[in-house]
Amino acid sequence: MGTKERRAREKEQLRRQILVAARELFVSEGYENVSMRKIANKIEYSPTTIYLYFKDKADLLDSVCKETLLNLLNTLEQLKNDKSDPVETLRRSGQAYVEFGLKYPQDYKLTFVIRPQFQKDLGLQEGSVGEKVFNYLREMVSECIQQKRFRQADVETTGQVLWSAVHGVTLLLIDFPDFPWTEKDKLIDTVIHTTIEGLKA
Amino acid sequence: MGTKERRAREKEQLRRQILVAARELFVSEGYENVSMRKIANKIEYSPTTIYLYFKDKADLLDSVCKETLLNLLNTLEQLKNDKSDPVETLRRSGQAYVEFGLKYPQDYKLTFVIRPQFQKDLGLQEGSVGEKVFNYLREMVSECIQQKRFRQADVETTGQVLWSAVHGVTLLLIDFPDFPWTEKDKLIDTVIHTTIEGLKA
DNA sequence: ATATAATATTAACACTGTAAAGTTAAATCA
DNA sequence: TGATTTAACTTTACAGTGTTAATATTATAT
Repeated sequence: MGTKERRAREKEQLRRQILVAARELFVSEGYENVSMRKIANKIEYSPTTIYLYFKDKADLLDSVCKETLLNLLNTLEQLKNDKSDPVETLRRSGQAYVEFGLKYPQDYKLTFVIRPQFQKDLGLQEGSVGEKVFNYLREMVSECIQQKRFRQADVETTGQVLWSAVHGVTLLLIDFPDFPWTEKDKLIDTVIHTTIEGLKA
Repeated sequence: MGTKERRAREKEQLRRQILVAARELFVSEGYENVSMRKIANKIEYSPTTIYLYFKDKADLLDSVCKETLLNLLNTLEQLKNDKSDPVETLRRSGQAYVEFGLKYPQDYKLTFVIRPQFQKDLGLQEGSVGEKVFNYLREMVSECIQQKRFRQADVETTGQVLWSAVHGVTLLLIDFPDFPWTEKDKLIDTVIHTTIEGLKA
């Protein structure tokens, strides 16, 4: 009696369809400019059908962002295997983080700027993907401090300093594309290099 | 015949009244949760009256943000007079910048994150208040480099690194209020201190 | 007092997110 | 098989949004 399984599969399929349509529209037109009716139109269902799969518009945004965070986590995890030089690994992780943000600028903003605006409590609590991303950072930083490559300071603060730096440069490059920035890669390098040097001193 | 002047004064007065009401609501309830009707209610005028003074809601926002930038510039300019130690002045400027962002989080986000998304080059073009703010940063940084307190690097890149750091920590603190941050002031201090140390090395 | 100009309001339009009720088709049970 | 329950989806409706056009009100100038 595989009918139940088939139904479940079909349900999951429509859920994905909604998610894909929502991401496409959010990214291309911006979250606030996308209505439930627009999404419904795209998948050729009635607007309220979406509410059978997602609690509300914010929940839809949440699910889209969760996917984005998973992608970011995967990108970072690949660098983790390199056990040689923790500082170098951290540097490369920082670069990967910024690169990711610039590769999917709309996704990045959706996840780290727009989403928190619409669901204040969600995003980094226990067990979430967001927390896993930050845990990755914790591990890297911890290694650097333990090996005395960084000045002795608490892991939390040190991690947060690094996050501030990469988050800042990522958003500035995304949001002010016409500003006379120093050549992009050089700026990213310098931001990360400067922060790391500051953490050694 | 001072009637014309009086009328102009009265008109300006209502304009200011709208602006003040809008800012209060934007700050306390968030931009997208404030309707024109709400603002109108607060000043006890009909909603459409606002349109006699501002083109649309975005324009209202624009004006609020411009004021905010002017305030930021004033706040910073006051620190400029202290000619003693350029690095210390820069440090205090950074603190003032972040503090300012946290004091008016909605305005900060609107000015530096939301607005550029819809009007790509807004805020930093020639002659704008935004440009003046960045020029302030240029001067501070230039002084530090000339006095050899920072490593010899070009002023632009150095300024952009500093901006990235303060921008990053400001937005993270605004957007993830529930994240287990290190004590706020300590984090801000450490971010700025670390970046400055990194610029010396 | 009347004409003119400035200012404010009312009514309306085309949207929005979403709750409740209604419909239809499929799955289960007799 | 035929009746009934269940799941999936749609229709309708509501209270709200930004904004425009037409209208009314008020203050000024002639």
